[in-house]
Order: sequence, then structure tokens, then C-alpha cells
Amino acid sequence: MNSTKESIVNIADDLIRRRGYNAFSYNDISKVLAVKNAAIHYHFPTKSDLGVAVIDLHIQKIDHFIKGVAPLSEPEKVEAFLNIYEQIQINKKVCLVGTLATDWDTIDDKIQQKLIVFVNIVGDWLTGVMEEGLKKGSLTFNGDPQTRAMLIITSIMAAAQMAKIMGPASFQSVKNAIINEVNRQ
Amino acid sequence: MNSTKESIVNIADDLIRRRGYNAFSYNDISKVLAVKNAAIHYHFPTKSDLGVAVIDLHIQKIDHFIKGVAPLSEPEKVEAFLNIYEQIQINKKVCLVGTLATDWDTIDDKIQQKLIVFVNIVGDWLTGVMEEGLKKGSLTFNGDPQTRAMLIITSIMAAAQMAKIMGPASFQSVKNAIINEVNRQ
DNA sequence: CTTGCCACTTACTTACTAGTAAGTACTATA
DNA sequence: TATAGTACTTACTAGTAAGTAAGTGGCAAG
Repeated sequence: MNSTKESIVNIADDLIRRRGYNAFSYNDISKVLAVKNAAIHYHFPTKSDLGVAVIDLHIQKIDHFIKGVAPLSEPEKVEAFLNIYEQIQINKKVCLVGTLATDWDTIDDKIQQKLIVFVNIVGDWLTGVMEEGLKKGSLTFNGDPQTRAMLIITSIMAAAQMAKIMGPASFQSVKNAIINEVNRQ
Repeated sequence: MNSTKESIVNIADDLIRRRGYNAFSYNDISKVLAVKNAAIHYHFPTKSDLGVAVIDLHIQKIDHFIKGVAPLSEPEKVEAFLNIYEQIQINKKVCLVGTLATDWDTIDDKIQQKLIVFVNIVGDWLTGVMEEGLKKGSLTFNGDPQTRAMLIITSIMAAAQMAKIMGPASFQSVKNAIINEVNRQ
């Protein structure tokens, strides 16, 4: 399954997280794919439709991730989650939530609503991991699970952004610090 | 001193942090100010020149902030620093570093270089506060001062972004958690 | 009083944006 | 073999972007 429609979404995802939502155009996609501008409009009538599809792709991916890590321990789940962002950083991208948050006032209501759904999926899952880890004693941290989950998400999200400016080392130190904070003695 | 040139920089700063660098235009500024497009080009020949000027304004402001909080204790300095971001969040903006980081690949080299200078000023100052707090015992935290400083900056920066999506409550919980993490027992 | 500079305006160009209307080649089905 | 739908292309529009060349009004120094 490598249809034009899927390719469009994948390229759009790449462009959004590399250059930002307002810096990519249908023309950028048609330059990469061997299709014309209008072909993209055929699959996604408006840019907002494409934006929503990109978030849907991420929802699909995170659902798959959550199922995949289900058998792992809580510390392993946290590490696996942070590794997603490490890959983002290595590929010199940023996380979708961060880019769209900074462009928030310029994006369509449909994109905003879909992004809220995505953030809630990630937030609820990581809160659950924190709760479970606290109960089992496999994770030790200060504050309540929900706040800790939010703190982890914000830290690692911004660390990927900071790596754009300060290089990969800044990302690694933040990643290690996050792990240390949930393995306290 | 409320010259046209200064007004342009202030409005550009507002627009960049509200809508993103690639979503604001000279026309947006000339609509707010009672001047024409070309007047802005007179003061700032290219958009990159204006971008650099906006970061210079922030460097000026952070220098002023650092001098202002010099007599305060380390915990007070941290709180004052976090309060800057609280104001950003209340005004429904995001931090300059975050927006420009997500647009990194689309911004001019001059803007990139100037942003590195700005981040280093903030990073070095907060690292110094952490070192001093650790030495005096006024701050207690895990890890080294530099990593802790980076962790605080990334967390609060992304918290302002997250507030755009999840509302002000998410910001407050992250802010409180950061303070708790440097006042451990 | 005129020369020259500052801070603009007027009027424009080139390039690109999202989006659309109409047409076409191909494929599957009745 | 006709019909209809899918997945496009061709060719276009209206709007906006950054940027520029040339002109203007006011003011200050010589």
C-alpha cells in the first residue's frame, strides 16, 4: 500500500514537522511526488483536510505504539516513548504537537480539534503508565501521575525543538534527566 | 521613544509569537500601524532583518530581567523566570525560541545565529542560578546545574505551547511541578 | 535659500499561494 | 460494448507574498 493518497500524507507530515504548517505548500508535495498540484486537491480538497489527515496518521501510529509496548514494564514504556522523540530529533524534525501549537492561531478549527484528540490519547496513555508504575513501585517520582506525564511530554517535546538550535547533546541530557526523575531513590 | 521603527519591531514580535514567523507579513504590520508596506522595508530591507531585530529586542529584555532579579534569592529568580512564561501564556502567545525552532529550516542563517546567542544568554544565566542555589543550599535538585537549567527551559517553553491546545490549567501544573523539583527534601 | 538627508508614499514587479473547472485515460461492472 | 466511476492532467483564477524604484514633504545645517 503505497498509494498516491498515502504518499501525500506522508510527505505532508514530513514537511510540516520539518518546515512548519505555514511554510509548506501543495507545490512542495507535487515536486517530490510525480503528480500535479490538482491531484493533491483531488484527494484533499483543502489544506486543512490534509492537515487533519496528517494528525489522523499520527493517531494511527500512536495507537499502534501503545498496543506494541503493552507487554513491557513501565520504565520500558517510558523509555520507548522517549525513543520516539529521539528518532524525531535524529531525523532533524520536531514533534507534530509542537509545530501545530506554535501555529495554533493560523490553523483551521478542524485541525485544532483533531490535535486535541491526539494530545489526549498520548496524555491519557502516559498518565496510565505513571499510575501503574507508581502502584507497582516500578516508577518513583514526585507529584501526581497526570502532572508527571505532562512534564515528560512537554520536556521531551521542547528538547527536540531545542536540538534544532543547540544540537543533539542538549536533547540527550534532557532525555536522560527525564528517565532519572522517574527512577528516584 | 515610540518611533515607527520600534513599533514595527514590537508588532512583529507580537505577530511572530502569536501566528508564527511564516504566517505574518509586512502587510499585517502596515494594517496595524498607519504606514505603508514600503515604510517597513525602509527600516528593515528584508524580513530576515526584522526577524533579527525582534531577537535583539528579546536579548535586550532578558539582559534587563537578569539585572533586575540580581538581588533576589535563587528560588525567587527561578519563580521570576517562570513568571515571564506565565505572562506569555496569559497573553496567548508562545515563547520566541519555540516558534523559531519549529520554523528553523525556513529561517535565514542570520536569524538562526542570533537565536543561538539568545538561548545561550538564557541558558548560561539559569545554569548560574542553579549552581549558586546548589552551593548555598537554597535549591535542591537532581542532576547537574546545566541539565537542570535546560530541563526547566524546555518544560516551561513547551508548557506555554501546550496551553494553546489544552488550556491554562496544563500550564499551571507544569509550572508548579518545576518549582517542586528544585525544592526537594 | 538651497542643498541634502530622513522618513516616508505611490506604484509597481515577480513569484508563489490555495483552489477550481473542464477534460482525459484507465478500469471495472452491467 | 456502453456506462460510470476513479485518479488524475491541463489550464486557469484571484489573492497575497517579499521586495524595489522613483518620487515627495519636511526639516536642519551651511
